[in-house]
Amino acid sequence: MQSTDRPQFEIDEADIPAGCKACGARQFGICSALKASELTHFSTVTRRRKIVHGETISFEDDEVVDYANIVSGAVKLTKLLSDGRQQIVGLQFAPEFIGKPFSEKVSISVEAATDVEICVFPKTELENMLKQQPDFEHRLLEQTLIQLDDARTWMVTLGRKTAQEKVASFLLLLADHIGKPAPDNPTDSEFMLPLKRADIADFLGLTLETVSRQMTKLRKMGAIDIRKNLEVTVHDTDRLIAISGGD
Amino acid sequence: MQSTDRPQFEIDEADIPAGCKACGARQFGICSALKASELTHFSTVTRRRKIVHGETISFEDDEVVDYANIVSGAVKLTKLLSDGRQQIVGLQFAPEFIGKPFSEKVSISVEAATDVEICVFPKTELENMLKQQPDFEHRLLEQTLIQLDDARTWMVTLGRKTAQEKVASFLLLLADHIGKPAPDNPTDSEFMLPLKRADIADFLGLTLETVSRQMTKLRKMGAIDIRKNLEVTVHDTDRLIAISGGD
DNA sequence: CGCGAAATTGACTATATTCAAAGCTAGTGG
DNA sequence: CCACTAGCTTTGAATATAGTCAATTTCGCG
Repeated sequence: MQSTDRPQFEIDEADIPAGCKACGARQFGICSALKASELTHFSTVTRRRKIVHGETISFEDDEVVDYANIVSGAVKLTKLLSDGRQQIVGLQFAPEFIGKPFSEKVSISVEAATDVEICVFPKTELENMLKQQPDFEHRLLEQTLIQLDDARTWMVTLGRKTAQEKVASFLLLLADHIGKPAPDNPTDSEFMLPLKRADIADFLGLTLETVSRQMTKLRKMGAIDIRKNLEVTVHDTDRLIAISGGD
Repeated sequence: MQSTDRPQFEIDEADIPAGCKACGARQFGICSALKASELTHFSTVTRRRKIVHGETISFEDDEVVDYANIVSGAVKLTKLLSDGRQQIVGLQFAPEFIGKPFSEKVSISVEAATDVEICVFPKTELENMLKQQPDFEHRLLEQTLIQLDDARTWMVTLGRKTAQEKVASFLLLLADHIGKPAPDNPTDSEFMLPLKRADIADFLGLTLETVSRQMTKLRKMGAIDIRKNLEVTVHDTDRLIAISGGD
């Protein structure tokens, strides 16, 4: 975006650990609360991990041993009913934080929806950092409040919207997080679906057949286009918002 | 519960502000993070407010001016769709915290489900306290994490459970929060419904007729008893858990 | 007792699910 | 390069679950 190579934060930039330089969490995630020196310390206890699409990062009721920031990709948070019914309770993208601090057990499975890169740090390290750095805890509280808001917004979708509205809401959510302007028509938004139909169904509280039917309907209405089952173009965002029932 | 009058916290108890003495928030809410002296200061800027059943405490998209702890009663958090469809996204009981720190606008309406008493404090006071007292912020983070967990648990109910399971889950939630052992049969749990059928429907993502039918069914199955439309007795909690689809 | 609000019950309908079959798509090996 | 396969997706027909509309009953309260 800038024509010069001048760094944006001239004072700090040189001291930023190499691994953190390109990491979104440093600018927008919880690490933004850390000073260069703290970040340097922190970076000695973190490690990068690549996770392929479909792999589970942590299981429901596993013991909590680690936390992580998402560096790239998307993860899905799922909850299970005892008879196997499943609900995806959240999608998270870079540079969001994964993990539930201060609890012994997690009640959620975290699975890589796309190929994912995460920056992992041990439970004790994070908890120390939280104790020593009120700013850090503050940043985490802010992120948690956003997640709470997202969860409650999605509850309206789950409880009160029709299948058509749910699918439209889902596509808008993705356009918002990972959509890019289409090269040929910049008012269109393009993205790759990070979830297959069955997962979309688990996110929307529908069956995969219903999701498929509604996608087809939206396509025939001209609101969207889908190629190769997962390349989506949103032609008319306002129209899709109207279809989604708003919020 | 205790036969002697000896206070539980001998050192502090004498210094606790009178209004805080019987308040659940002091023991279990965010105020538990405050020392006696801090509590004394804090209590000078708080005020008690009684709100009758049905009254709205703050409207969706109102500006945030206050926060509060619930001293007694239950409040419902609701979200609206533009065409009027409504979803209750949370029920809160004493001594929980109400309000969304650090944001200019709230995206939720807060309404008294029963007659409610709250302890109100100005936005700036709370935010100062949070800055000065990391423990206080920590306690708020913990409560927020619990609310996030509750919200996600409820998402499973909304997205994946049948009407019957939803109603059973709702009754179990209430038994858990406000249920008391029945005088005649202590294995039974009794409580008053804080919501009318239309509200229960908005909480469960159903219509009021469906809620009514499922209540009748549960009554005929012998799992519960309802008198005067709002006095509920749960006869067999395990049975109700089985019906609820577990979690 | 009588009124208004809320809850129940009934009959019918709509929406999404279920079960089943056929069509794509991407990847593999001949 | 094409055929073959495995996994997903789409489509169709029949069904079930919850929603809608309407009538009746119960409850709370003056």
